[in-house]
Order: sequence, then C-alpha cells, then structure tokens
Amino acid sequence: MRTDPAEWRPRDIDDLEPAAWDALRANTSSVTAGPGAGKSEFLAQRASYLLETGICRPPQQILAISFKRDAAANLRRRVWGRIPEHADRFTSMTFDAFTKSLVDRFKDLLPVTWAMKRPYRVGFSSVREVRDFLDNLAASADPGLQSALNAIKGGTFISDMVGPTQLPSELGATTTPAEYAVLSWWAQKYLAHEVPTVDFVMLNRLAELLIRTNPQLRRALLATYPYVFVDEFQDTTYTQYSFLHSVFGGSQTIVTVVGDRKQRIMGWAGALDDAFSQFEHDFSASPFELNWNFRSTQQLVDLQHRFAELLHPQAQRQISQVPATLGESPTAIWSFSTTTLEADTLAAWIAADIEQSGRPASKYALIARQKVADLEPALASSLAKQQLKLRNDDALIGKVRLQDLLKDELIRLLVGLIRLGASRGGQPGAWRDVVGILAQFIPEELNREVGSRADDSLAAFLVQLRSWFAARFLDNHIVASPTPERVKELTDDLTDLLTEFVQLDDLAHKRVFTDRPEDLDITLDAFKLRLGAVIADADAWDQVAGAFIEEDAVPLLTIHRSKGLEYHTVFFVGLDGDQWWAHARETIDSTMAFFVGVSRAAERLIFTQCDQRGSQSPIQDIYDELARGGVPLVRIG
DNA sequence: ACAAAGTGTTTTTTT
DNA sequence: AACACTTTGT
Repeated sequence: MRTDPAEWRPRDIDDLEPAAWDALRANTSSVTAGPGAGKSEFLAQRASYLLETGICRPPQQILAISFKRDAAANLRRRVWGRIPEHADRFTSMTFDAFTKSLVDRFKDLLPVTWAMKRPYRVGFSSVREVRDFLDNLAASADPGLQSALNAIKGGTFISDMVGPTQLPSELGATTTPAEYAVLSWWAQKYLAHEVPTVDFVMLNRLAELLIRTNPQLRRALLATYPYVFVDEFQDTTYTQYSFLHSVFGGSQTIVTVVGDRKQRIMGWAGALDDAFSQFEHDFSASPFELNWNFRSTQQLVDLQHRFAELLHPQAQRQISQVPATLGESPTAIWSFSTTTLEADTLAAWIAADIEQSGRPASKYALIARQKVADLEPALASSLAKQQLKLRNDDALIGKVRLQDLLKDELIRLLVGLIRLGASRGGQPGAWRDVVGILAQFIPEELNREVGSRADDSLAAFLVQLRSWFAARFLDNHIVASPTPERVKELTDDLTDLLTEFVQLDDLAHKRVFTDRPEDLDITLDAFKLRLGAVIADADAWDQVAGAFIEEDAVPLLTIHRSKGLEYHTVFFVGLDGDQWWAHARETIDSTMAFFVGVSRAAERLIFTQCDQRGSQSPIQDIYDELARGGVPLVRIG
C-alpha cells in the first residue's frame, strides 16, 4: 500500500540528516557530500521514498546510472532487498550497459547513413592502433592538414575527440582537422568495416544519435523514466555528460546526481573538471550538501578537512557520527631507513594490535598510490612471519584481477554454495546472498519471502553437496599433501557439480552473468585456478570458502581501488617522491587522490616513508599540512 | 660494438 | 621524476 509522503520513514538506518531530508524530497538536484556521508545509501533511500509513496507511480520507473558494475549491483541489492515489491520499477545499471542496450534494441532506427548493415562487435583500440591510424591519415592528407593530424595524441583521441563529436545525420564536408580525423575513424571502424567494431565511447555516440534523430524514441524513454539517478557524478566524462544532456536536458525528468568534487580521481582518464557546476547550470538543479560522516571519528574528519579545504576552499566541515574508542593518538607518520624494517615494523605492529583488540585482519588495510606489486613481496613475507596473510587485490588470477574476481556475481554464488555445503548451518548471511543471486534466474521469486522455489532447490542441492564433501577427506596436515593430479580432479569435479546446479550451460542462465560466453570461460578458469590453489592448501572443506576470498587477510590495494571502501586502521604506505612522482605536475589531481586515501580510515591512520624508496621533499606541501594538523613524525631506524 | 637518444610506464572502466 | 627497454648513429 502507498505511504503518505509525510509519514514515510527510512528503512534500516536510524535517520537522515536534515539536508538529506530536504534533498530526498527535492526535484532535479545535485547532492554533494564528503567521504563516508552515505551517498549511495541516500540514493537507495530516495528510491524507496519515491516508490513507496507512489510519487513515482506504476508503470513509471527509476533509472539509476553508475560507472562501475559493482556500484550498480550494490545499489540494486540495497533497493531490491528493501522493497522487493517495487523491484521491477528500479533499474540500476552502468552508463555503458544503458547506452549499449539502446543501440541493441533500436539500431534499426538509425539514420540511413549510419545504418548497421551487419551485427557489430565491441572492441577496444590500443593507443598503438590509434596512432597508426592517425599517421596513415596524415600521410595521405593535404599538406595543410598533415601537421594538425600529427599533433593529435593517440592516447586521448578517443576520449577527447571521438567522444565529444556528435554524429551528423548525413555525411558532408568536414570543417576542422579534428572532425576530419573523427569521421575518418568512424568510416574505417564502422562504416567500411566488414564487421563494424565499436568501443563504448562510440556506442554512446550511436545511442545519442538515435535519441536525437528519433523524437518519439526520446519521448518513450522520458515517459518510462521520469526519475534518473547518477552516482559518483564527479567522474562523469564529457561524452557521458553530453549523452545525459541530450536525452534528459530540457525535459520534465527529475535528475538527481550525487558525488564529491574532492574525490575526482579519474581526471587523467577524461572526467569533467567540474561536472556539478555544469549540471546545475544546464539542468537548473538545486544544490544540496550533506555534512554528516558515518565513517570516521571527528579527529580524522578534522585532518581530512585540511585537505578538503586545499581542494575546495568553501568545503564545509563534516560532523562525525562515530565515537572515538582509541586511547592513543590516531595518526602518525613513521619514517624508516629500509624497506625490510618498514615491513617488519608494520607486520609486528598489526599482529600486536590484533592480539590486543581481537579485530579481524580485514579491518586493517595497506593503501598505496601506485606500483602495489613492487611493495607486495616485502610486506607479504613480514606478515607471514607473524602468521598473517596479505591479500594483493591487484594480483592476476589467470586473466582476472583478484578484486574483480571476488566481486563477480557468479563467483560469489559458487563460493557461497561451497560455504553453505561445507558448514553445519548457521550461515544466514551466506544463505541470503546465494538465494538473492539465484532469484535472478526466476525474477518472480523476488516477491516471495520464505519457502520460495530458490530456497527449495538450494536445500535439495546442499544435501547432494554435503555428501560429496563427506566422501572426500581433506586434511593436508595429517595425510600427505594431495598430488597435483588429485587437486585437479577435486577442483574439476567440484566445479562441474556447482555449475551443473547453476545450469550454466543454459543460455538464459549464462546471460544473467555475462553477455559474452567467452568471458564466462575466463571467469571460470580463474575460479578453478584459485580453487585448486586453495584445495591444495586447506585442512578441511569448511575452510575452502574462507580461504578463497581470504577474508582473514590484510588487503593491499591502490588508492583507486580503495575508493568507496573503509577500514578501521589504514596504513598509507609510501608517502614519498617515488609513489607521488606526479605530485608537482598535477598537484590538484594528486591531492584528490591523497584525500581519497586518507578518508578510507575510520579510526586510525598511519603514513609510512622509507629512505630506500624515496624522500619526502617532492611532497613537502603534504608533510607541512600534516604537521599543521598535529600528526607526529616518528623516526624508526 | 657501444653510447646516445628515444619511448613507454606509472593511477582504470565499460558488454 | 625515474626507471626499463628499444632504436638510432657513429
């Protein structure tokens, strides 16, 4: 039943801050908020508000756009889990999935000039390929054009030139060298190619052309989605923004964008300088700023604020909602002579802190600016001496990065099944997770609670899986380690058993996980590789799921990969010129990256510097600001 | 054969 | 900025 808007209350959280209440009820608006403010949660609550009150009334839908797949999945899970009865009216997908789906569904409506004669292929062009194309083009061009074409950079041609160029509905004479280069690119990759090959920038332009040349299609889209959300708006590229503007600009659609100007870390990849101001201007949006911080203690918020002010002098000070529990000082800079001493000190300190606090290792994180693989060996061996594990989220498992593998829906399902099958019950979280993913095969299941078809078939399968485990003894300490052949046999059999249950050979089921069958193979290969390594090392089947996702390890990750995550204690490793070599050249972007790293910490933040790697002088401004913030510098060794 | 000059790499996502 | 690696010139 519909809730009266005045009576509506948020679910699963105590309350919203006053500014969030205002933004929740507002029309087209930009909502900016610092780290830990719960920006995605705000969008999830606004979705509940619009759907439960009937302000967004059937059959109208909300379209939520994110940049990354896991961000889109995360928002979808929150809303579907909270209001399953409205799940069919909340669409959460990535920018690229949305533009691609438009091209796939309506490609027949493309203008004659751009008609797609054959099925297209998605393919990415290397910098080398782009450079060769530009060189060839220059070689055969008029002398007047040659120097202009040669001056175009291969690395930014797609994002800076192909992206911003609107496709003309009919081809005519070109007026600038850039336009000539862009249309020649389209001619070669799309118009004249035996298999039209496009990347997501080009798909975006085709989708924009479709909407621009088919007013009835645009009207249908606007009628379906009167409410649009965009998350992480600070990282919007010019191409993405221009698409949003073409489709939803000047319409009745109510657009809500959310993000943080100070956390723009994709500038080097083409993100707009200030997407918010542009949006507020073009869409007449009302700005809102949220100021509560649900992540960090006030002391850490105050330190973060020093850097926030450097980036945005008008930044408002956040108010922490988290009580401090640590007695000692929550921040420090540790300066070492050698990398061995640095790694040993960190490892011993973490081990002692875990011993004393009982916190799991996953509440600590080692975060670096770049070149994480170079830092890994020393840190891993020092942690191993303390019986602690290091998880390098950047490591390649087959062709997949560990962090991406662990976020993959299929992998979560398979590991969840192993967890449920190998344990003696008491895994409600894993059960919910697995049923949630299974329910995607049978969407009508979302409307039912306990006793659904997904529950029944899962229970039946787990009986089978338990007997499989029971029949195969696994103890690498008592019995001699299994031979590689035996490990491979166990890995293959278990994988077959699991994928048979998931019915991965069924095309419809396959499509839930990926559009490209060859990617499924890459994911499954990576799954088997890791499963084999885990089985070879495990003492019992109930350890396998935990070892697979290494939930008891200290993660090591780059700032870019840490975005959106949080840890009790963060070690910001390598506060030196080696890791921060680009700081002088791109001070603003570099400081934003620093800000993102600093704001991952909930209660404690320790920086390290090591003479063997680099000195502090190239980032003296950061050291000065930390000193002004009262962060003590401790020399060790 | 060897030194000088040049190039690529570093932070990453999207079906 | 700094390093690894390749190409060019003598």
